[in-house]
Amino acid sequence: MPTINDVAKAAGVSPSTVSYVLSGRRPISAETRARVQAAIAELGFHPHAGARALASSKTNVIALVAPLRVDVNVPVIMQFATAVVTAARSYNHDVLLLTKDEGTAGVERVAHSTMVDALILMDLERDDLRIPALRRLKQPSVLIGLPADHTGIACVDLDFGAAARAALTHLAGHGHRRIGLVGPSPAVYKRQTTYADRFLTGFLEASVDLGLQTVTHPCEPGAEGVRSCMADLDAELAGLTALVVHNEEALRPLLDLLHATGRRVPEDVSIVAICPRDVATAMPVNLTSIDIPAHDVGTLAVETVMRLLDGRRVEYTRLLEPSLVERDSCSEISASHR
Amino acid sequence: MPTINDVAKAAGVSPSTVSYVLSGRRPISAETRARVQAAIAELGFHPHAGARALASSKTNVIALVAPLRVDVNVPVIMQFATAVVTAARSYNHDVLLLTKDEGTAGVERVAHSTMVDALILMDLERDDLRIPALRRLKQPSVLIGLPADHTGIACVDLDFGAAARAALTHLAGHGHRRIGLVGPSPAVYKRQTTYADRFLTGFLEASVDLGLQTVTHPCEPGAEGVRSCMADLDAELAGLTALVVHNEEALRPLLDLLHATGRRVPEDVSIVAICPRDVATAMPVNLTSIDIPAHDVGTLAVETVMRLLDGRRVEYTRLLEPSLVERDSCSEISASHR
DNA sequence: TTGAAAGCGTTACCAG
DNA sequence: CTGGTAACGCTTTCAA
Repeated sequence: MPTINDVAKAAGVSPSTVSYVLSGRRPISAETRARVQAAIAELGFHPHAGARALASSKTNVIALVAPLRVDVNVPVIMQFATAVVTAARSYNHDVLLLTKDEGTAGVERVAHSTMVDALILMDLERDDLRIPALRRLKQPSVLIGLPADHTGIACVDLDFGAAARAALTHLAGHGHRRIGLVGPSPAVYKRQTTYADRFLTGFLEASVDLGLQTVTHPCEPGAEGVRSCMADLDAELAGLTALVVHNEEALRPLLDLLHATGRRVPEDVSIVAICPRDVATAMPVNLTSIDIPAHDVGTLAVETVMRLLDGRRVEYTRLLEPSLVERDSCSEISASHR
Repeated sequence: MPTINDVAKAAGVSPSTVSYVLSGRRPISAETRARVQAAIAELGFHPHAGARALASSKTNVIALVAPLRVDVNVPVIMQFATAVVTAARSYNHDVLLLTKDEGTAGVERVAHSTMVDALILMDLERDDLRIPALRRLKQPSVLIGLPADHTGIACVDLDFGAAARAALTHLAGHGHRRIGLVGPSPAVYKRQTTYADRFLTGFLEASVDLGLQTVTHPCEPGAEGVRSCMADLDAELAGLTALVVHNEEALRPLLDLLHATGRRVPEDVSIVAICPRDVATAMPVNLTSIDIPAHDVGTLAVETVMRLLDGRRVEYTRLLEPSLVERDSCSEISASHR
């Protein structure tokens, strides 16, 4: 493999000139630049990433810490990852993929060994143990999520509180007064994953503000989980006319259950789902939904990283406005249900 | 950040000794080792990855090139990625995540700039343009898939041909003689994704060998795609009693369709699915299935990479035996259908 | 069993 | 506008 010195010799210039042609960090005469670029092309020169990192203290790599369990939410995670990688590439950066399983040790390892310039973490918990560790790193971090104390660390996410409110407002606008929340799985609540908490809080607050009767319940995965969740909701609040579903996995079995028990959507039960757009439209009933804008959030996370690396100012809490798209799963409440 | 020299001073040894303590590449007296390790711990020393890469020509990073479209197969891809990252970590390597979208340029970029020691690629096409490029790299590659000409490049995958044969053999053993294949989407065939071709070829060959009447059809995503696929299958071969489904997305809508049209599973139609285990068991009917062993394949790919990096011999084509798990979607054909 | 020192390939500072 | 040359932090050969 040719080195920068080989290129310099071939072009009849000094290595530093080659470096400056590459980086554009100082003016180079058109003629010299041309000679250098010709030499680079001819020799097939590619700068050595390690040498660069050593000399410049920049790796042009960012870490992405993802929850790689074969758990819930797989498509959403994939969308985040895709957005992050794509956006990173547009800034000439690459992405090192870590699993959340490695915990604090993982982020410290890659940061301390100077493998990355910055970190993006997803699936944060309320009191995430990694946060104090992140504060000690010399590299900046951006979180996808909003843990309790994130002082000094940039956070990006959908505004799940506002999303819950938007869902209830929409249903209330259609006359619904008795509404159930099919929540994420108990495991998600147990981990205190921040989006679940924020959604629930927003849901409860909006219930009060809008004068609604609501009931909430987590929902185990699988048909059986959905059945028991619905049984609980029905038992705790008779005459439910609408459901808010914050659980991607549950959507399909829920629709099956409603169908099997003769409750039509939207005639008997209206539904607002919180899920990616394509999930909402892949159901037997086209679901009115609030999108989880994984692409936007991922892209924004990368943009925030880049600002941080450039030493520019960033907003430390950036919550994206939810947007509800009306489809076919909500109807005006019928007179008989009032 | 402390350097190896700081550690050396603190421990009263030379930098090379510290290096050897770290790498274990030469014997060190217990006493010296202890002093060095104490110094490392006290100073919180972590070797600089770039410096290491520069001096040793090893990055301890492998590239994973994944199809990050928000396309089909999302869960399977996720399982591969998880397995690869986990296995790589167990060999003290990290994973750089690339998208297939970058194509040849992407693999060349990371390889030429010495960001990685090896590459793992998934979602290979029959005549994949990247293969000639891979051959020119100094880093070894391992493919998850089996393109037409992979001379000199290690490939790992499920034996999809054998999987097709196993599915048909199972059904034939239950007396079925008229069998349809619900294939992947036309897009997958168009890309000539290797697993689709291999499955189809195996299916056709086994049909002949077993004396079966079969008919095959790709299947567009969505309920409509499934409907039209089934219509075609039924039209081309009357009296189908069994289906082989090589299309994860189609499973759910297919079961819905069969239910809606009054064809019971397995009483009227038997089904063998090719999909991850958890997908098979998440359906309304527990499906008899042939697992896509993403975890095993991903792990094996990493093991192969490590052997290659160690200069050990590897098998250049490693196709994992399919294993069919019997569940509730296949029955002996009833007399009326014979 | 240990040390000394020559690289590894860039960058960026100091000169001119 | 360009060149020379210390770093950057580690590994590894050569010597002892």
